[in-house]
Amino acid sequence: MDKLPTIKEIAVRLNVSVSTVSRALSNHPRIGLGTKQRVQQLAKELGYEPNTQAIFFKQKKTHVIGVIIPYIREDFFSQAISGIESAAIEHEYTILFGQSYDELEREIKAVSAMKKQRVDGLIISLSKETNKYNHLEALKKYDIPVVYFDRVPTMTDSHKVFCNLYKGTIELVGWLFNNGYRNIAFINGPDKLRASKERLKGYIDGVSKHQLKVDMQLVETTDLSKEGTEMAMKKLLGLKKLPQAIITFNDYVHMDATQYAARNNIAVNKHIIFVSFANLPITSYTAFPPLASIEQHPYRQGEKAMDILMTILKNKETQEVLPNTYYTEELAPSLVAYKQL
Amino acid sequence: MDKLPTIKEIAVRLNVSVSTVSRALSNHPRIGLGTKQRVQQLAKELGYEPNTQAIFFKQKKTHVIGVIIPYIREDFFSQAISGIESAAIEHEYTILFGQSYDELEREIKAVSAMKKQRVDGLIISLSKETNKYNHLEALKKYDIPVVYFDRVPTMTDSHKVFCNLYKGTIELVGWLFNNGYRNIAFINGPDKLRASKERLKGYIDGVSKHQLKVDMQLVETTDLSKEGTEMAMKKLLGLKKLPQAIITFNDYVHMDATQYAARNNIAVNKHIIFVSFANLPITSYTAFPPLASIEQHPYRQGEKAMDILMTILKNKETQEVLPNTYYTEELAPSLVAYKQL
DNA sequence: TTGTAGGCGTTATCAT
DNA sequence: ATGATAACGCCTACAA
Repeated sequence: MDKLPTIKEIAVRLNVSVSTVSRALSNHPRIGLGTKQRVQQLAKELGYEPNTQAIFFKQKKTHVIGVIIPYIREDFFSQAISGIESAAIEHEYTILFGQSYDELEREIKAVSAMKKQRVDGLIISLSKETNKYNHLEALKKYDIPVVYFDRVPTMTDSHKVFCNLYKGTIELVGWLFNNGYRNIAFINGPDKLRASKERLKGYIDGVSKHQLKVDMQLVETTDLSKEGTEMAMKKLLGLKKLPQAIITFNDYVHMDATQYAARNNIAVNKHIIFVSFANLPITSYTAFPPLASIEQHPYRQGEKAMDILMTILKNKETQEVLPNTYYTEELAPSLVAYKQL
Repeated sequence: MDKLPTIKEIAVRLNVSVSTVSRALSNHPRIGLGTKQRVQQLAKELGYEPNTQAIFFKQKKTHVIGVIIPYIREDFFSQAISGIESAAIEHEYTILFGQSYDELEREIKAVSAMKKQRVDGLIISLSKETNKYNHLEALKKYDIPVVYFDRVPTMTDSHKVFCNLYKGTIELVGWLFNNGYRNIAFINGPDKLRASKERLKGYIDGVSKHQLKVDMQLVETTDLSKEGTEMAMKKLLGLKKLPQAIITFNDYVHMDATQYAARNNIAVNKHIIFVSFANLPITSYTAFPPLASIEQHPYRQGEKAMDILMTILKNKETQEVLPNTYYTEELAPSLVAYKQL
């Protein structure tokens, strides 16, 4: 296993200086045609390839960006990372991968690892536990820009991409109303989640638009566990006036909810119809697919986040003093109706 | 944005040499207690952190390993990468991520990117198209070891981890026989796939064990598309003697097959029972879950692959001449029965 | 057109 | 106990 050829090696063999070799290889203008050819010739023979690590080290760049997400097993995030990857490849960037498993501690460790590796930038979707941002602020010292997506922080001085679920929920409610449904129930996620707050606000405003007052008896929450969802369903099914439609927090909740309903002799999607927020690719194969979904465009969120990051990095290169600009990209969610009602 | 403190900076401030600082920081034995403390004190004050990039560059190491998989959206692979990650973290390694999307060309590009980044090692599950290995052989020149998992190459001179589906299929067939099923059909994947060959051999040997001859009319293949699977099902359902059980290549095929069966008025899992090879996490939510599955342990495959890679890297460090050893880890698949029959 | 030298941040090998 | 220096691979002013 002999070591890899370096410009130095080539220089020695050709009795020229390393700088000559360097220049010949990079097609520097002022270089003798003869030497240039001899150098390039030998380089090819030896199978020379520049040591990018050395170059990056010198340039203080790595051409690597870090990506930290809660769970890669969630289809939403695997799509997002694919979007990031596709944009990254275009810019000749590679992705350093890390999961937080929705734990702050793991997130901190992942961020630290990225820092150690001196990534040129970081794209992250925050863990559910993340309530402070020291670990991310620390990156500023290293001049590592951070772009958040989907699970974005509350701070305004940050770059972010997300899907506005407030609007999405309003749209979903509107769609139900337009199709004649009135008594619309809602199983929301945990109160403290930003995603829950957005949806709730959307639900309330959406319903308010169409009827005088919102009946909060129709709003339940689940901790996202099967049991939590079943408890919510139990309450809803116990109401004097059964809901005509149920909006669930996401597809997982949807599945537990419909399963429970079916067990309790509800004709799912006939007696009560179910709609959801899309995060599962294969709902069409499930026993009770939702009749409509709000698509949150994870792939595009990923792409967009990477694009923003690249813009930031480009700005840095060109020394353009960034005037404390913070990029925010708000993607419009889109309603997908699986069936005409 | 002032630049980060370096040992040089500390040296200047303290009027000592860089080597002294370096030693003080690394707790070198022969160093004055006073200076050591002063150095460490100032380092803390300045928030000094060693530049790992510089260290890695010098050591010709990156503490990064590359991982290339076909599709992260497939649950199998997202589990595998999680296994790899967990083992990697223990060894203070980070993961450079890439997908091949089952295309050779993309795989080549991904490998090239990993090479450029000088990963310390590579873990890869091959694309379906991969029939030559130049791009991977090329890594030898860079002394980058490769460990394959799940989709492993035919060459014997390679490190690999996989699940022996030959045995798994035999087990599955045996389980069906033990439960009284005789007429067992099989919808296999594309012939050229190693995974298909293994399963087929297992099917044949499994059936042979229990009855005199194998009826090849019961064996169909699908290109894994919905249409392909439906064509296979059509043939099986058209047989004079309907099969009592159908083994499908994987959960996706299973879903298409059962959906088709249901549409054609077959009482799924009663009239004909269906079993499969597990690669979907949520089959329990599907309309027609398989009654049994062969679990292929993606997480453990990932962990194991990383373990092997670490062993190789450790060996390299200790200069132990590796005696052309190739690590092979064959995990036993396990049968999971979802229902007592 | 080409060579020399310095530097990126760190460690290791000599000296002192 | 500490300092000077070289080296990792490459690039780039500056010099010739």
